[in-house]
Amino acid sequence: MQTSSLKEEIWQIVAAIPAGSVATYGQISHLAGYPTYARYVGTTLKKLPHDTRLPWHRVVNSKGQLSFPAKSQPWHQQKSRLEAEGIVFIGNGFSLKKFQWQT
DNA sequence: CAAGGGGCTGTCA
DNA sequence: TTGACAGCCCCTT
Repeated sequence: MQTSSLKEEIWQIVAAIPAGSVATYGQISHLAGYPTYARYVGTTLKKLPHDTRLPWHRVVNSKGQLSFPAKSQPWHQQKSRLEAEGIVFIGNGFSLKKFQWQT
């Protein structure tokens, strides 16, 4: 079935990420069928409303780290949420290979 | 109507 | 191994 917009596709994929796991922008964009939309994924999540229920904090870059500058407010927030789900951080990042969402 | 930016990625040296 | 550059598409001003 067809969605109203590409961003809705992204929302559904992000919402499908299980707790305790994380996914990369490229992975999400690839699952959506557009491997080159990785950048649009981040930009779209950025524009999400403050009351969104999407687990945007489970989305990280391909380096297994947060896209925000370390020590930044959103950086700590995302880190805290991931840790609450069982993600173990090491320095500025974590073991992406162990926590990355496996389909 | 037109131009620029954005929570990125992959390849080359 | 790490550092740097260009390209992808949609949304906002």
